[in-house]
Amino acid sequence: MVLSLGQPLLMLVLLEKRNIRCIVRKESRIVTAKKQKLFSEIKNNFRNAEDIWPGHDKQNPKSPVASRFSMMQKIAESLPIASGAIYFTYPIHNGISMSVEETNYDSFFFLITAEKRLIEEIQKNDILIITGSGKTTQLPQFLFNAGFCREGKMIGISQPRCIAAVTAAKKVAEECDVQLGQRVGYSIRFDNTTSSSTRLKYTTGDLLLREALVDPLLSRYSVIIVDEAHERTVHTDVLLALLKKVQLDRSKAVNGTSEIGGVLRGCQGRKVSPLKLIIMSASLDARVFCEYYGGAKALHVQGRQFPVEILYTVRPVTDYYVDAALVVITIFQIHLKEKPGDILVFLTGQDEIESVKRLVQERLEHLPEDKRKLLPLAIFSALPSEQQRRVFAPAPIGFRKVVLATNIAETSITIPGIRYVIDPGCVKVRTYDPSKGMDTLVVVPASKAQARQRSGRAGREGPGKCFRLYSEREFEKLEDSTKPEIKRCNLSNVILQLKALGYDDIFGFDFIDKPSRGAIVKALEELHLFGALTDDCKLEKPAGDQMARLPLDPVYSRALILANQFNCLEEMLITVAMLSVESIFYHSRERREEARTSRNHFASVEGDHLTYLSVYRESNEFFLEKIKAENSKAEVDKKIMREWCKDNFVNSSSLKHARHTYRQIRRNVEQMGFNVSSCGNDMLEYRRCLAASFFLKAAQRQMDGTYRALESGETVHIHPTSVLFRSNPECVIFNELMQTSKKYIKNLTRIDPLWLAGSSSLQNR
DNA sequence: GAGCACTGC
Repeated sequence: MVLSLGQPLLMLVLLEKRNIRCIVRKESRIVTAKKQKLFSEIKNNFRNAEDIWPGHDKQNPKSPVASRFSMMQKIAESLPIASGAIYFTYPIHNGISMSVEETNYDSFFFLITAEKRLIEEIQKNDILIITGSGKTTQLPQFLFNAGFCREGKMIGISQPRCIAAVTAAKKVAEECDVQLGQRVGYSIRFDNTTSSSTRLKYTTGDLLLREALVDPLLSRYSVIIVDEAHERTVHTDVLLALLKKVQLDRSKAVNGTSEIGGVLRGCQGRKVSPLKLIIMSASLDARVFCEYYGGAKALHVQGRQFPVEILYTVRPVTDYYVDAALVVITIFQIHLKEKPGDILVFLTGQDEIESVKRLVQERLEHLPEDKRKLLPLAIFSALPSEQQRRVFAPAPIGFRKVVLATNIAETSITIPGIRYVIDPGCVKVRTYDPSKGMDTLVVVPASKAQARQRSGRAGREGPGKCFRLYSEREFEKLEDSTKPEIKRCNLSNVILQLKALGYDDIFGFDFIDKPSRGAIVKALEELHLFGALTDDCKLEKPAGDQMARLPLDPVYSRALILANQFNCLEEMLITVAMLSVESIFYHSRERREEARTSRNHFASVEGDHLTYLSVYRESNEFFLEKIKAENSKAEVDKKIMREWCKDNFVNSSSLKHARHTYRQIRRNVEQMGFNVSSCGNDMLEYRRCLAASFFLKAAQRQMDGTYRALESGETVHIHPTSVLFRSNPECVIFNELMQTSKKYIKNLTRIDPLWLAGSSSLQNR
């Protein structure tokens, strides 16, 4: 019997003959469910692969079918799986240098793995570092199949971003053919799809940390996988340290050597078993993690990536700034000379994106009609989501897209169709100066790791090209990787979390990269002033605990506690919810004036906090009225909300996020036993409360019209986004001090300087 | 006279 069989399926059969387990991914266009069924029939019924390819003539090795067949066989035999290597291939022609034309595997990919060996390594080692990429969805399934979820235990997979947790969980549920929320689920801030039967749980690092506040031994998990550890976000760094300790405590508990109490409290009577820890990192260099975990074993996994040709400029770059002219020249060089495929350009911010976009449009007008088929699109996080969505749509037929993006396209989002990347080598980074209590936002050269990540974006769908707008020598001079976030941020939140987890000795805490002593001291001082820590730096009960449990910056948590005393908790909940989202008022440059007029409708002469309050309240009243009048359903509500936002130049996704936040923190404070009361129209009381809450961040007008920040003595300016920009109040409190082109204060409210003396005495208990 | 990289709870 002879069956008709495509080459990929034949390859699977050949590999299965070598006892290599093949996993066929469902989303492949070629491998339909029908073919999968066919494949399993073949596996079970045929001994010789030769029997299943029609036209195969064993006697005539020169026949085209025979030569292809023998090529396939050679490939199958040459994959180095017998040697014990763990091997992922995507798609197959990439791993084994065969041309696309020859194989027709373009949209087909599968995963070949020595699953058994991987599981063996995990059973042997309590900590395993896995480098490379492309295993976020597979590894948890292997672990499940190997019995790591027995006795109701879970496998936790931590991701740095919500979107990654959600997409991975959905994909795995589909691959396992289970409903999301059953065996596989995800849990993120405003969305939890897990149930009591969930065994593979995808979540974000910070949520897992919060779980440890309730269950310090994380006793529900048998394995925890920390994905994308190379990104070194604050949350992963803290999580990695915490897990190290949890693992030690759990093995002590198992061996009966642990002191009862301490970190063991709250393990909720569950039987404690050892914890397996898997750190996954895309960087080639696993040394940092191996050393941190006392010489842990590292395995490398081949990622699924097409080759990307890297091109450098010959011209030496004198300074690190983005040369817009050079960017535009490169865009047109690609557009006019290269094969079809969209272009992705990494720029540093909205301003730069808008000016490059304008330059591209101008230049297009000077080209002949048939060369004008280039579509410039912008994407950055503050851009409203309707406009963000445009970059994901394919370009009209015959057109080439050029996507002008910030770092958002480096990791957070993947744009389909990209074959060319332009990397000017710059990035805007935020760093915190603890001595001044000030953030700076400046453009600096990107790191090598970042440059590699960027170029990788050209090879997701086929071989690509990356144009680096600097020379190879300059690339060599770049830092290997970006400085871990924990070394350049305000630590008060991290330290409060650690204190709440029971770690009192912050200076002796086992960070992978230790923040500076000054940064730690500053955070401890702040927490002490906020009433979260006692004089000897222990967690203040109950305030410190309450603040640690609120999903807010400690300064905002403190504001809620004070507002409870000032009887304006309702107002402060709204304020804090609005302050925790970015860019409530976003507008394109073209409609700036219109938007400003609209904002004046909400603007309060007292400042930004009251302005936010009225935006929130007006939107709320509008929704309530509409919903009452139309008795509408949730779908309609969304539409009403979007329309209101559009009419009022408010960013609807920001407002939505603020509303979610409000509901969550309201629930939180109610659980803390607070009674949510409103000060009604007594805005004086509310402003006094703002002054008491943010007394550390006050600024006073000077003779020359500039302001002096009272804490650091810095000369500062009112940010143009503030409603107080054109007025010049004598004294204000603010929420943010940030240096860009100038030292700016943002989110301000006018106060009476006399209130400050009163507020600090409030703090001096 | 003039502006805000990106996440996360």
